Amino acid sequence: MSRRIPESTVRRLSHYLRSLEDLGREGGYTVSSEELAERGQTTAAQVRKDLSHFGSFGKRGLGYQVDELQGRLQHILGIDRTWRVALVGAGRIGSALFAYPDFNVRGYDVVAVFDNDPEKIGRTWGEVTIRSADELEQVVRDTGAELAILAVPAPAAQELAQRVVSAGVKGILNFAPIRLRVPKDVPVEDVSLVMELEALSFAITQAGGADE
Amino acid sequence: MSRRIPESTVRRLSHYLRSLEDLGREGGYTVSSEELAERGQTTAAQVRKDLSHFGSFGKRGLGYQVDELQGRLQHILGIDRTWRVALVGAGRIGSALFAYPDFNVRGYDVVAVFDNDPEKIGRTWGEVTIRSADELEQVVRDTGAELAILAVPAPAAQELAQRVVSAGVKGILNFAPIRLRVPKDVPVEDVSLVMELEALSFAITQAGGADE
DNA sequence: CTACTTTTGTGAATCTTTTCACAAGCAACT
DNA sequence: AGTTGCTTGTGAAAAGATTCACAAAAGTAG
Repeated sequence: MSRRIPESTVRRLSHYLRSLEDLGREGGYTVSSEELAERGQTTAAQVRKDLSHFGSFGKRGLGYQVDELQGRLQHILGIDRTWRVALVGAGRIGSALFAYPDFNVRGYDVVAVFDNDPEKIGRTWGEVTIRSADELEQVVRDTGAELAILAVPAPAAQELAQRVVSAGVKGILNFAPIRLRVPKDVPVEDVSLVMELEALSFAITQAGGADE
Repeated sequence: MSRRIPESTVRRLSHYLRSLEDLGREGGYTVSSEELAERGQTTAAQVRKDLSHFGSFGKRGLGYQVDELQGRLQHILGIDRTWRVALVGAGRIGSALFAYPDFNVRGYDVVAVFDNDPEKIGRTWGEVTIRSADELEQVVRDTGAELAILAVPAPAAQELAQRVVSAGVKGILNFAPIRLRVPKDVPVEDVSLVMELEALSFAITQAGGADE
């Protein structure tokens, strides 16, 4: 039951949750830290340590009850509710995200979409109409969006980040390849494809001979 | 000049590289660890330690020469060359990736695209024709693809991962929300949007009151 | 009720990463 | 050439994360 939680622990919690969903579908009723570890590519001790940050959810000798632990993890991760999301940028990435199936399934509800292309403004995606970025503050406030997904080119990202934050957004998922400057109580998660690819090519290059 | 490089260091190297590109455009000739740190959201000591794993590239009293360090980092990350990429899955995510501008710019060359939808097979994207997943091994070998991007639904991902690896792919960028099982000399980078969103909602929930 | 099996929860030990702090190197100026 | 100002490169210290190892619970069987 500690204070500051490592980022790596949080990511593993997401993983455990995914494994628990699978186990539930397979009809499992209880699960041991050992099995959770195997599915999550980690160790049993790590699983127990991760969970112990938040309380003790298991029964000695038995393991964890699948559906109960699933509920606990959802609560811990803050996804036992719906999050209203503003999608900023209706380009390729924006539209791919909007259509991403896992997305709506898990309590993330896109309540607003913005773009600055006059061609796109006014079109509707599902229930949502694409609005001009000029109306951003207004619409974010009206819809009560709490999260923003920034899927815009790098030069526009910083300004838009500031604006969504000032309109009340509490966290940002950022696809632009820059480090956003926002108040430090506003968490930002970066998704950088280029960075992932570079990590890959580094790993491959390292593996095959020091300097080829 | 050490042995095993932390994953976090590699990600920061990507960041430094991005900052150096910006600096180059701004006409900077040299840069200090201090400035690189500021742009990369880290500390000067961290920058120097990161670089010191690979050699010593700076001049005391002066800093680093922008274009030289840029070249060194590109070499270290293994991106001073072109990587041939097979894109597996021509759905929403696949097509968004294919069109991603930063992507071709930086030495990643999509040499093959696969899908199993008969509607899509035979169409061409730019120079590349979408091929059936049945032809995967053949085409991967012929094109000499070294990296694969898996942008397919979870149930198909494991099998396709095995197949691209057996066809000679050396690393995988995986968008499917499962942990792929591949030989341990084949690096896999996972991009999980759901996990990123969960990390966000966790951070927000934590910040605002322990248990609301 | 006791012995036995299983598996958790957790302090202590180990390993990893980051931060500190400073000698050593380089350029500029006198 | 000597002095000054700046910034790197790096051991050593501190902080952080993971692994170990085992006592404490819980169920089961005799």
